[in-house]
Amino acid sequence: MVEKDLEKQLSSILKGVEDVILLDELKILISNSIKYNKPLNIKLGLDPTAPDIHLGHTVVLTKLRQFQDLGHKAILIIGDFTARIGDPSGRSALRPSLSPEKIEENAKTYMSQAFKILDESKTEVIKNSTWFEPLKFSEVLNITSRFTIARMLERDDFKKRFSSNLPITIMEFLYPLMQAYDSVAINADVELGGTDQRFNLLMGRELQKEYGQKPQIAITMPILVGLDGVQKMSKSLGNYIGVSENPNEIFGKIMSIPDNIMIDYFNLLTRLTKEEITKIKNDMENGSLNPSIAKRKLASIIVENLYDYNTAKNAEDNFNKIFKEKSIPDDVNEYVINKKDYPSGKIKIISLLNESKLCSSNSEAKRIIEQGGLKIDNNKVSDINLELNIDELNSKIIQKGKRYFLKVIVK
RNA sequence: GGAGGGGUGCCCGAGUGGCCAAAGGGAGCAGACUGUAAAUCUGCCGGCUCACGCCUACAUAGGUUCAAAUCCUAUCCCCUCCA
Repeated sequence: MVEKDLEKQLSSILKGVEDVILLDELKILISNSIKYNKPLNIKLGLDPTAPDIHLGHTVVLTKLRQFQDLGHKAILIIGDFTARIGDPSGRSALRPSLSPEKIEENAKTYMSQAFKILDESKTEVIKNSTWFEPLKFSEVLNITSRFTIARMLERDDFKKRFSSNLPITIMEFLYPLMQAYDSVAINADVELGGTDQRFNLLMGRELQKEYGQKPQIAITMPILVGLDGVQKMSKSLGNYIGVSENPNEIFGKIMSIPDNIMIDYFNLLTRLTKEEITKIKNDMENGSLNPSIAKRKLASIIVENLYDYNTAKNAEDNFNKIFKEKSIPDDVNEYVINKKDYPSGKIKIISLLNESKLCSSNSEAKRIIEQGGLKIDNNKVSDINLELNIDELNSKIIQKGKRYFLKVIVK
């Protein structure tokens, strides 16, 4: 069933978006869809060029999920064929080509991670090799004859590369057309993408017109800022949260984002309504809502989206244990000591830290102790030369700083 | 094919013969504070050592020198300009 209330639909759809081309067309499309109770085809293309996705990728997935919740039809296109070319968007150089095997492998993990966000039962998944593999060269020529080099060079990244004499392969030129052809193949009503996809999405509109279809609405989503609060979230910058990371990690990482990007995260990563988010924002500004409470809520929602309610609850408890109550979490990593390796029956605290990998060197271990960052069963250790009796060590909790715990097991 | 510029610690980046384990920034770690692993402030931040100190390190391999990240030679890699 398609959601009947136009305003409600629009409010949900427009939340957090960067741009809609064209908004008026979208309104008409939705009204008609409500009128005839006919769901819209919402397209999202993913190229499985890497094995994992992070929260940045989930922005568009979350938007797609919103469409699903409104009763529309999500069509996920696996760009297994296009991945062989590699999207040149935003690139300053040629991408390395991927082997079909690698693409296949990536596609698997990609999908399982994407379905943490999407409703799998309501998602249609199609590989674009389905139509590209059998496509005749004559048809390719037909498509390419409709677009000019000048048109392609309007794209900023191509223009830059061209004017600075960097190579652009003809194959790369073809990429936007292929993505556009995907839209034709499934007769997309709406296509989602990041702002960097703008050109490609617009090509979709043009090609659809050429094929006598109604041009799709292009909805672009902002690029998610990473954990540093400054640069975009990306794996290579190390400021990301992977979708399949451990829930406690995810919760903690969200808690570590700067306060000023919280609202962006609410907008882009949760399905709260605009009104709910505005309320959070206002309440924080007028002081009636403690930002740490809001951030906890954000962290919970994100973990819950990726896992489930109980997991989110546990992650929050774990966080509270460590930071609010300053006590020890439930699941602490264990380190096993074999008694027979220490004939003297004693072990130096420095060695223990180093050997258990809690510290990466003796020097670091010393530093930690000197700086007052080491506790054993909650008692601060200040003596660098401390020696411990192995016998007394069993099930003691070694704590480095606030966040790192280790339970010693003597065997 | 020709001309030139460059490769420095986890990352960016200064350093052009000794005062360099190498400025500065970022990341990371610890402490204080707090509303959180936010923000802010302080300290640490190659390894070994209680420590004097020693070892390893400035693309790689050699060489000059009492002494090199800094000079020379060769090699590899990157970049810019010209054809």
